[in-house]
Amino acid sequence: MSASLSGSKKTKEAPRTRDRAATEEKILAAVEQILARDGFSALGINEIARQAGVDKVLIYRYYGGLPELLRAFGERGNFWTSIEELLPDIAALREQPIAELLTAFLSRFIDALRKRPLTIEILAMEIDAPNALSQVLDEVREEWGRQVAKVLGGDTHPDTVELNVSINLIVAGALHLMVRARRTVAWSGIPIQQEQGWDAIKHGIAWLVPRMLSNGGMPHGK
Amino acid sequence: MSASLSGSKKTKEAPRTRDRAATEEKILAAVEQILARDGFSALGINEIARQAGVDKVLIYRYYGGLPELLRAFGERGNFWTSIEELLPDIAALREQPIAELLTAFLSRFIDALRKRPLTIEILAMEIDAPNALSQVLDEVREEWGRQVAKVLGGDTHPDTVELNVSINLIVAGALHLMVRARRTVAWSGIPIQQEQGWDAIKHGIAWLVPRMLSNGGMPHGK
DNA sequence: GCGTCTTGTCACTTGTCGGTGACTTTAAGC
DNA sequence: GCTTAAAGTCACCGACAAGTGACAAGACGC
Repeated sequence: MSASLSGSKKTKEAPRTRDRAATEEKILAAVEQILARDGFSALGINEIARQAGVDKVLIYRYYGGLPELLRAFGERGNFWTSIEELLPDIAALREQPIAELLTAFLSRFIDALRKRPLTIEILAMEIDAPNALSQVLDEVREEWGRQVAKVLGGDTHPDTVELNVSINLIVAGALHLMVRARRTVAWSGIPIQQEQGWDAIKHGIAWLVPRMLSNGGMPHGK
Repeated sequence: MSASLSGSKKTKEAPRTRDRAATEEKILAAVEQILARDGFSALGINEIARQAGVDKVLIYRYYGGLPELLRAFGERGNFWTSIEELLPDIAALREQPIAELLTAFLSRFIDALRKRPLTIEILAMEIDAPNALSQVLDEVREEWGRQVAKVLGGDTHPDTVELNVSINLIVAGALHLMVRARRTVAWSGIPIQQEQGWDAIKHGIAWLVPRMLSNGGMPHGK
């Protein structure tokens, strides 16, 4: 079926059989599918070639090897959530107490991440085997963290250092539960694979944040 | 080839002492060494036999396979921290505000876990590949969680549900940072491989806990 | 038409893994 | 002594992994 080109001198149509760009796309798509379906441990050259329906030698030719392929995959990006995506209504929220803003932010952050199983997978892989892909995510997240600090800390809160650590601890905890939820049904009684469990977590955060931001019960001046 | 000649079967000069108990111990020790040195991904039958200086067929004979070996290893126990170990002075602490008790508990919990790299390794392995070993740890931890709730929640706090979720979130966050610290130097600017970073985290917790336990700034009731 | 580079196919080497059959050597019971 | 069963050794298997060399065939410039 060698696509006998009947009068196709200028060949505008996409070449079917021989098309490097399409092959590269198939390879990248295979990476995504394998990661989503079986996780990082299943991500090898052979498996990628198999999934993409492509000879593995092409992976070496086009990318050099797995690390470079992962980097290329990582640069397709969109693995994290932008601040704007999380807080489109930031102007309105600024009218409210800061606790409202932070609560909304954390709650939406959880929802957004949980809709990105691929990101959670990368996060999990980073725990055991940091690689080119997780490094890309790492850089994005660091920059994100800086922006978050700026947006939320804009109104110079008195205890910025401790508050910052506390927020980071909560974020880390949420990420931990998301990562664990891939394989484990519950955490200390919280059903982290079910919507109900995450509602409880978000509810807990909504309870915690205002207390965290208040100076309740503390002697003044720290 | 195949020199079936019985000429000189001398090759091995050391007629290994024959001692099953000692061999089993060597195998279990090898598991521990590999886990501590290279992590779970390096833990295979061949590698264990190599590290133990023992033929792998003995692993199959004595344990049946890797899962059973892991279970046997897990039952050597001591992977978690008892409440008593964390709070030997609980009686004295009970005289203090509850915030003191909880702060001390979390802080010591972090210190205790960080001194158990093997436990952190098991925790990490559980994220990607729950197995017989992580299951043992899981059971211990669930029971531990129940005891903690009893000790800390003994004085019926008004907001037990949300408080419980919040504490769990903090614990999960701390565990996440410990697990990440095996391979990553920092988290959002916190140097989690250095004592200084963990001091900051504990300091943050000491700041957060009293606020969490107060009703600061909140309308009463809800 | 011709040659040439690129895309794609195939077969192969090398290494490691989990797992097993069959052997030899030791120690203990008689 | 002899028998026997356990402890330990050796060699092998099949599966699968990463990586490579050789080659067929489409696409393109001329």
